[in-house]
Amino acid sequence: MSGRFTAMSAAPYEESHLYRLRHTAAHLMAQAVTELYPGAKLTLGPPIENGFYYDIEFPEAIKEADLAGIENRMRELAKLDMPLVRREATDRDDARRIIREECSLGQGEEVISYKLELLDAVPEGQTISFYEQRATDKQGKERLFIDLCRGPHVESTKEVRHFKLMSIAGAYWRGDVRNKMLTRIYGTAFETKDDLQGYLTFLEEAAKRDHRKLGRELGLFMFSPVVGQGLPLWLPKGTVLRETMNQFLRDEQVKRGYQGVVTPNIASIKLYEKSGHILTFREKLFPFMEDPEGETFILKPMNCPFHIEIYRSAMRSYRDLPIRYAEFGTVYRYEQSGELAGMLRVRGFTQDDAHLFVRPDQLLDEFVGVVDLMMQVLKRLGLNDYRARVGTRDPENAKYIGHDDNWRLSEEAIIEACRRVGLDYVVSPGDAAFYGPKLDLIIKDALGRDWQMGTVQVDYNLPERFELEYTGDDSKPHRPIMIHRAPFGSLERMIGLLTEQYAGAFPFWLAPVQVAVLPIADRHVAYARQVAERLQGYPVLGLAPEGEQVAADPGAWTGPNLRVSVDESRETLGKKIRENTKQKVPYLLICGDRDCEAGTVGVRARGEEADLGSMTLAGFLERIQPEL
RNA sequence: GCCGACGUAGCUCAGCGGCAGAGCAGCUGUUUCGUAAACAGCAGGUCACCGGUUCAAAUCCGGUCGUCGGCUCCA
Repeated sequence: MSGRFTAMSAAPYEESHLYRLRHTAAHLMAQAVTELYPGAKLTLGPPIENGFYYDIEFPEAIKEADLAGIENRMRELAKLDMPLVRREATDRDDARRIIREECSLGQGEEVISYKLELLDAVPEGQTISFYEQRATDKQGKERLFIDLCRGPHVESTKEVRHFKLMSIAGAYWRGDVRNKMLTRIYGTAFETKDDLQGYLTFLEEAAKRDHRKLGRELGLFMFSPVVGQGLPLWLPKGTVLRETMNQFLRDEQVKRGYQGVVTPNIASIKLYEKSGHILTFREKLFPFMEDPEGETFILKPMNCPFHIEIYRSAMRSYRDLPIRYAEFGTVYRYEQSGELAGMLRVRGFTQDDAHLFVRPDQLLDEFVGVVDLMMQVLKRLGLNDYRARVGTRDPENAKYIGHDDNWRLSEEAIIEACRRVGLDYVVSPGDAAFYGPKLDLIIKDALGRDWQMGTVQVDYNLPERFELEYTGDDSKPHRPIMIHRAPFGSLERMIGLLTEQYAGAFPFWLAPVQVAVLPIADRHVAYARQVAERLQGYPVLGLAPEGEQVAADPGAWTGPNLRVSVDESRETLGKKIRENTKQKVPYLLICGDRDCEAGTVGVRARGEEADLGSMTLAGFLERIQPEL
């Protein structure tokens, strides 16, 4: 989606002219900053997906209002038409000299301290290059900027015309919290005015699809400061969405041999000491609770240890495996306040979790089954725009536990499973969990940000820690392998994302209200109710405004069980259409005099801003058959 | 948590040292209407909270809480 605003050609973005342009824009911004804020220390300033940034340590904190001044100076500098000249250092000492003497721009040793550090990080044998831009302005003053940089850049600063500085953020030097926080300035640049305007318009449009805005407008979910940060409240319509999705998945899982289990929301700390989460997950745990008798409990951050205890509750034979325990389990994780993001990042969420206990010889088949289920879920949700990432072990890193043979077996199983099911994936070394490789599904939100959704993980660690066993055909104990999996990932994140993907216009099977029946005048309410009752298969509650309860048609209660509302507000038809359209109801059925007489409804479908004419209910049901 | 921005009626926003405002939503009444907003009236506020400056604070300053964009981390 964001690709629309990056490389349009077949060449990768990193090799495009646009990428170079943004890189040059970053240099131009750095030059403006060194002129306006003497003593500012430059660090890194790369192009990124939709623009560029530069991380800078300012002598004094700057504010967003200061961006206009920097932007103006950039425009002034750009017009000087400075060519970007590449220079290569002869060796490391030469590079050091250039940084000290030239990059410092006479502002002292201090301002180039980060650059010297970056120089040290350049791998041995790699050419060390600089990019220089200089010009003499109308007042005869020399304007110069030179930066340690791999390049490449565009020809001249003059090409940097259509740009905008977007925002300020803090960013740790080298991405490490223990380091000093720098000021990051984000900007964007494009080749044409239209492209820049297009991007800004895209951002405005994205804001309209924001799930937080739509969640409120459509009555799906909310947050309350009194309840607490990151703790969502599901409104009736959002709950319909959630339960509909759960039901779909539950049905699929039953067919695939899963068994439902239910476990509590808190557990003794002992459980998590045993699982090891108390150590590895410590900073994500809410504070512990102590009961009056001195026992310590924690709010559950994961479901796995509970399912493991269920596994351990009986002797297991190799004939019992695989065992698949599924639970829509709500977990609580303490996320730092600054990283909460609507429904996409919350502190209490429900995973569509399951744990499979399998024999080594079953690993591949079970994996294929799980990946197949995930594909089916994606298809049903209508999600086509996703990426699958296989996280494997980084051989360089020592944090991974377990035997090499196990890693090889499970990494191969994941990849083979993707192949068999036809799921396109990319392998990402170093993205495995410390206890095993995994497959993640990644989806973009309205703003083009990546979110990890569904996940499958192989785990050799927990069976080890809990000493899980089954008796093999050799009568000896064997250790099962665990597969953790959650096709949605979490209901909160998935529904947040779906809301943005569909801009609130959910597919028919998910729509909280599928059909709205709109009586034109009070005298049509009774008929409208009859229509609703036939579609939903049970009586509408309450009395019609005429004061008479519609006689229930006993034959009617076998309807297609649609979710139907009757708009009995005392408003004009136009108003009712407007309101129900804004609520993104898939079908509106209008009932007036003509319909009451002929036994028809006037049909209006979402997305088609027109009257589709009148039809009988049977005709309507036939029409929507493909969507059921 | 850290950096930056923002908190005015249920929602969207105006007001930015001198009487707290509009539209929508809500309530009441009238209207009973055929494809995206009927008409009229009423009600609705600790201007997020706490403190300070000032004759006077929604407005300026400080702190707290919350939200948003980033960093770090993850479903």
